[in-house]
Amino acid sequence: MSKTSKVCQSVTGMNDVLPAEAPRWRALEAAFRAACARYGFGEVRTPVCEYTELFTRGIGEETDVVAKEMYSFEDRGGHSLTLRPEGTASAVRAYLEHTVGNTEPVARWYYVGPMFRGERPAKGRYRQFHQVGAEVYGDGSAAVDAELIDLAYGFVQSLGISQCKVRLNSLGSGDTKRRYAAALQAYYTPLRDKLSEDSQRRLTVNPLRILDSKSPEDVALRGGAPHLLAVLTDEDRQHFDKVCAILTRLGTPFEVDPTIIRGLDYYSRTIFEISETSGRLGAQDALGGGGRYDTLISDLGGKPTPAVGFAFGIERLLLAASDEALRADSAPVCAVLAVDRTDADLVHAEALAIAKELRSQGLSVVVDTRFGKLDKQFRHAERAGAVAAVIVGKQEIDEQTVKLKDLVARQERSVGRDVLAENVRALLQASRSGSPTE
RNA sequence: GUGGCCAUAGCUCAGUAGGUAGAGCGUCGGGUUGUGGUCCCGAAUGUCGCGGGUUCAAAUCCCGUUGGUCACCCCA
Repeated sequence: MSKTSKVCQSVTGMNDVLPAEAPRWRALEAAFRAACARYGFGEVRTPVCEYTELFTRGIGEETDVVAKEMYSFEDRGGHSLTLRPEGTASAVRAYLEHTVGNTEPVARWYYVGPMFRGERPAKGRYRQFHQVGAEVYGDGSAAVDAELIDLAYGFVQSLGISQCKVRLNSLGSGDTKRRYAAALQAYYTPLRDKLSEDSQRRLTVNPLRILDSKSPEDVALRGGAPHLLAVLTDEDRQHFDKVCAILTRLGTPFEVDPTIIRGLDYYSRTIFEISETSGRLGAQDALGGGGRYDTLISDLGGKPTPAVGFAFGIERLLLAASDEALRADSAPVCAVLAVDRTDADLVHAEALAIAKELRSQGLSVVVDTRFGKLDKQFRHAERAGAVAAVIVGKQEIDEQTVKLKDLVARQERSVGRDVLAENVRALLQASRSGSPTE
């Protein structure tokens, strides 16, 4: 595709999903919706952009997401809008705007949709990417944390992603994070020169990040660093222990990892990540993650309401998921072919009329409206996945019949027009139940 | 945002002592009379990502740019 302009070029990092790939997306989204439904969640749909302030206040001005990755612009009224970089802030905004807390003590919501971050694209990382996520408002219990993680893990399993692990940590509540950051600074400051360049910067900006650095020099120093779990309050500790205990009872595998931090400021207490461990996602092996954010709702002006949620990247799940798990069980297809050696226009119209008639019965019907030679029409039918073909020509029209061919058994018989639909339906159903391996 | 690698038909790629392009798959047509997965024959499609430079001559060398990719950063 040659081009001197960008007219026919999608925006960097924003991709098309063509019909060949779309079924996998639909299957994944359907799996997520089904999982959420089983856990009592309802869908929330919010706009793709919000007033910028929602994100700067909600996610945190200092986070990378807000500081350098947002797609912001001015609308005609001079307001600063931002394409949502994640789903939680929008969902919380909707929750508050519609005062859901006043009528539902606990709200369980899920969402599916595009998010936008201006990062450098790579495999599994795009500027428009898509997430599925779930949130629970109004329940601060360890039980809901565990249930949510269980939902997330079960969903990943249902996609046939066997090589993955759940890592769990607690950020504590109140000023635990700040106290811990101070403790880390106290530990690392004397060692500053031994830290990686990035971590020397992190030391002042976000010391917790030093913990999940991949630089060898940082990894070497990590051993002596104070442990986050060690500085938790008794209550936070109990909450965390309870989450672990319930997960164990549910049989949801996890490992406690004191180094996971999460990139958004609003998290407190339970946080978790689910990553793919086969290595085929490269550096983008984080499939999803989430945690508790008990102060976000009050930070945004609501009354204090505990909340917890998670999100997964659809593109990454798609990379990791097995084809079997995402196979869409599409309806069997019937093709209508026209023998048009004589009275072509009449026969073509009749073929379409037959197709319409079958479609009105709820059947999936394809017609190669180019109406080439019969063998071409057969090839077209085959490629469309048709298991049955209706063949009509001048002779059949005159006789008020049609040829009905079983494309699998390669057998054909003459069928009266008045009983065509039921015969086609029977043939399609037989093909579905008769081929368990495909 | 930083660094490395890559960029040839719809797809996968071949084409390096620089001389204006090929294969497989796919697509389309044909193998005469109304029947498909094999086989045979034939055809179309690329300003070799884009722009500039070196050269008599560049897909092939140099620079820039755009896009992709890998690592980092960060995250989903």
